[in-house]
Amino acid sequence: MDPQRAAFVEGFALQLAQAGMQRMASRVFAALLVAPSDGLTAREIADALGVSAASVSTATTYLTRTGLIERTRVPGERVDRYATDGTRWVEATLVETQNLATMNEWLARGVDAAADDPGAVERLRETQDFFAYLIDELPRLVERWRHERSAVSGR
Amino acid sequence: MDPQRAAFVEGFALQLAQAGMQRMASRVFAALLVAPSDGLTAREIADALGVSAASVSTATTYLTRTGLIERTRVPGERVDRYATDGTRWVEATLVETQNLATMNEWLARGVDAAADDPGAVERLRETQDFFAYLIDELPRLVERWRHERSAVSGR
DNA sequence: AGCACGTTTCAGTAATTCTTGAAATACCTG
DNA sequence: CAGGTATTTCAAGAATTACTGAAACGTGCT
Repeated sequence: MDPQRAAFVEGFALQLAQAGMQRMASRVFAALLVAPSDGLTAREIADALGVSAASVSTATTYLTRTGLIERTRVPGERVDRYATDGTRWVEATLVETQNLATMNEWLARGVDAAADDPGAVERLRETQDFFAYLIDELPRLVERWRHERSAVSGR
Repeated sequence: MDPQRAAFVEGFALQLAQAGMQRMASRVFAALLVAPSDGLTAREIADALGVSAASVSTATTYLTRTGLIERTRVPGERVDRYATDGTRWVEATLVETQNLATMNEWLARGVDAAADDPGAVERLRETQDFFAYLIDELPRLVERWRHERSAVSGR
């Protein structure tokens, strides 16, 4: 991998890692972002990053599961290719509302736990309302982006 | 801390930790969510969670810096009180767009690095566009929530 | 100013998470 | 179906991160 690409991969991956993604997964994802559109094989990723095949396997499994990358195998080929496109990335953002929903379930329990404390109850309910709002609006926001984008690109 | 509150704190904190927040900070924040409105002292937090004062100090520093909690000291008091309210939480969400902006700077470098690859360039630009869209729209979304909320509560 | 109490810093330890080599498994080709 | 290659699993070591006790530092009261 050329130096410029490598610099991007490390920098972008660091950002992702700080945002909570596993480090290796971050690097693999970043590498795929600057890769040719037909993607990279596990071996190519391992070589580019200088890590083991095992690490790549773990990372690709995680990234595939969360929908950030896609695994494809051309029939009659012996290797998987991993790739990411803008759409996948966006869909993954959508999936995130599942986390918000889980949090809201916990907040409901918090309301019960703090039932004796009006101030706490109000605060928790406010937070619940905000999360509910996000769960509702975020998919809408993404949908709107898709719409605008398709209008521009004509796709 | 009563068992119900404790259960909430552990469960909610786990969610936050999985979303990328430091574990201790997550627990402290969760504890403050179900605390009385005037907040808790560092000692109270430490006792409630069964952790050291040092850990609480580190966590409160982090949470204060990121805007998720507020430190107050009543004049003539000798102790700080830490508290969180719905508004702070929302403002912290706004701040997050800083991370998106940083990512977009990296993506710009990625475009340069992959200039020889039309497919990669398109993919990176698409991601950039999406981030730019979010940077633009997220604050708007939060603003809209504030507006709706104030209309309902009359505050 | 001195005291008492609360908070922060720091360096060592503990715990967790990451990474890997090696073995096991799956899969395509001939 | 045998051979070869790619991928996954797993256990162990490495690296990172989290947590704490102790000491230093601040701050308000008397």
